Amino acid sequence: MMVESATETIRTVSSNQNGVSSLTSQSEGGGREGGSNGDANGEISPVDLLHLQQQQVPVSMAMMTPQMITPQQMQQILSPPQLQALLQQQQALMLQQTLLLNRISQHDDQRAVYGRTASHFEAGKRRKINQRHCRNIGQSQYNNWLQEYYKKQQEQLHLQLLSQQQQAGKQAKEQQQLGSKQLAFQQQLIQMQQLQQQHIINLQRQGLVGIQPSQVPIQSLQQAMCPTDLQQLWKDVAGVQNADEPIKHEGLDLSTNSSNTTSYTASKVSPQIPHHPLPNGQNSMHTPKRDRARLFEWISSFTKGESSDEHLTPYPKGTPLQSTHSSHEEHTASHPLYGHGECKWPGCEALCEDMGQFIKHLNSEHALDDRSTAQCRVQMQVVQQLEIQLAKESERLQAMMTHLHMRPSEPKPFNQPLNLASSASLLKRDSEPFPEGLPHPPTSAAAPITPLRQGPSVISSSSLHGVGPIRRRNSDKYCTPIASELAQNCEFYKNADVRPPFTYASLIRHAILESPERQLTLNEIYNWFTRMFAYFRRNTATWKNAVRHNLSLHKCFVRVENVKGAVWTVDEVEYQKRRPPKMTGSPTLVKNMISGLGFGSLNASYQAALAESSLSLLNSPTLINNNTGASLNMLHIGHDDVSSTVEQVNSNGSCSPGLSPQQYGHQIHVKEEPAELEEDSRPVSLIASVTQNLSMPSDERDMEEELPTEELE
DNA sequence: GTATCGATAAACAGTA
DNA sequence: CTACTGTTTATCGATA
Repeated sequence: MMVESATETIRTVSSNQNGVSSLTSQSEGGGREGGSNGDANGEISPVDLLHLQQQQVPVSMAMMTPQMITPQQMQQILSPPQLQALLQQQQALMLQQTLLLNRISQHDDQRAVYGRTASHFEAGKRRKINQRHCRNIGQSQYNNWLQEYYKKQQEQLHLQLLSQQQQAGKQAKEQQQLGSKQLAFQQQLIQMQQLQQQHIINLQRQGLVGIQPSQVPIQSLQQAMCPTDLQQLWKDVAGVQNADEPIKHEGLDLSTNSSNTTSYTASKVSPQIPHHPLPNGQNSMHTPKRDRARLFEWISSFTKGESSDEHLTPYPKGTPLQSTHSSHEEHTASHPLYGHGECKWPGCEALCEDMGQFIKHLNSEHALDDRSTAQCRVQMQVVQQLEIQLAKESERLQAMMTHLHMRPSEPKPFNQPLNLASSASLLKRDSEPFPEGLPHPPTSAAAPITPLRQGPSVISSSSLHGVGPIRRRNSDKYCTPIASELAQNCEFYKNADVRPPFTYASLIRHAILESPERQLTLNEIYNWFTRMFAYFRRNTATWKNAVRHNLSLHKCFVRVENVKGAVWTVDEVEYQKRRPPKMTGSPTLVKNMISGLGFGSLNASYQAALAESSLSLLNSPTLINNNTGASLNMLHIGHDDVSSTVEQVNSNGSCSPGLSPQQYGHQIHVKEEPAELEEDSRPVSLIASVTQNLSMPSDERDMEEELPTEELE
């Protein structure tokens, strides 16, 4: 009954929307009589459907199962917290479905070919139905209803597909068209699968996360972790599934179902989830223990029957468990699974007085057994889903930023797909000729774990300040390594009309050093600016003037007469000398500067990596040149770019284009910057003290620098 | 209050 | 003559 109504709703709306199409006429010819026989070709008149549409309540009531109970009954059954939680969960579910269906509606162009489904109307209808339905029935009943609804709808679609196939056999001339219809229906089947799966995943996650309490419909959960062959699954409606089916298929689905639909939907529900259920999460406190215990009891119930479960999960079996297990043995003061005197193992919340007791509890209660394995798998699924969600949210954020900041009239010749931001950044980081990207902000520390990045770190840190004139010196205030910043937020700056929080000099230098030849013409610098920053695609006169001004003013930019014209190069030493903080000999100042430059916030791994890179640089004989020591000298005085040290060393020591400007040798004009640093005021770092022994003495370098460079010609 | 820095504007010269 | 490139000066606001 309810499925029929829903199907009829879909069809009616479909016909209303798309008007007359060949398919519609076919189906209408098959069963215009009404909703009573709305199976394969069942069709009701638009008038009837309009009637149904206008009468939401009857429809929703009609779609209720016989298990329908009144709100009063619900209140009697459920406690107020449970009711509230149920309401939240239902809202999350509705939001999820709404958004998913909205997304499905984006395929209208495809559906328009066969003009049948019109899922966005269906979405609206179902949304209303769900809303009303959720007010009246309990969670488990609602889920049962939803299961039934999905099942019936799926059957409807299959029947329609079959009927179309039959029709296709009769009407050979429409074979091609029907093929597309079949494809479309299959697509809708997949969407249904995704919808249902997402629903269940959400339920599962909620059960784990503990936002929502009770009534986690284990049976529906089990059912709805639907395999790819939903048709078969839905045939045994309430039957007990094969024990390992749910996880297996869930794993498969999750591994393969990186499609936008699933993750998109998952992301939409995320606001309902305060935190992802990572081990150190605090959100489990909202979950009644017994409910999660039920869930995990169920999980363990089907995992116990498994003899070998490697095939059940796309993950390497041992890795997460072993890592988790090894973490048990970390008798450290803090444990990710221990907090606030509670065991943070999902579904546990056992009270532990101290770490020792917790460790004991961990080893006894959460040892490597089937139950823990299953829980860990579920957790992995949750994490993976969240990662997908994170990717989608990041993508959406980028799209939003692009939309808000990009001028539609402006050409976006370099507008790349937004979802490439993270991968592009990573690739860029990997492929950078110099390790500029080494200093990652803490947000990117998880990059090895997940290839997905959060949105531009600038949004939360420096970039918002960058909106507007570059009045700030990112050296002292922002401490943002331009290279890593650009590497990470490359796409963001390309698309968002946000002023980068870097000085012109920094940008120019970066542009030049980024070029393969370490030299750029003025026009190429212009192009780099416009290519890399949407902000510099307007007010060209202003910023171009500023670029020229900076090129001329700063001594670090050296103009070299080339065969094909004049190019600009970077004298890294001069660049580093440009703004020397007066911090010589003051440990406090040095410390502050280091921390201000971002070293203070670096994690140990990054510091180790940095140290390693520095050591490797020191050990590299090609890097021992006159610039190495000086540049390493600047480890503490690099103003806007922590990585500039390493970067510069590598740039000068890597290949022939890294020649110092003097070696270009045509017409090099030495500039005299007004605020020239006294040579003896240059701070000497520990590393520099080492490198100075290996490289040309800084005094010699300085003396050479003071010589007229034209003599080198 | 002062010095410094960076951005911006503008004048000017040279060149294609 | 125009546009572009490059240099220089001046001013302003922010910051230390």
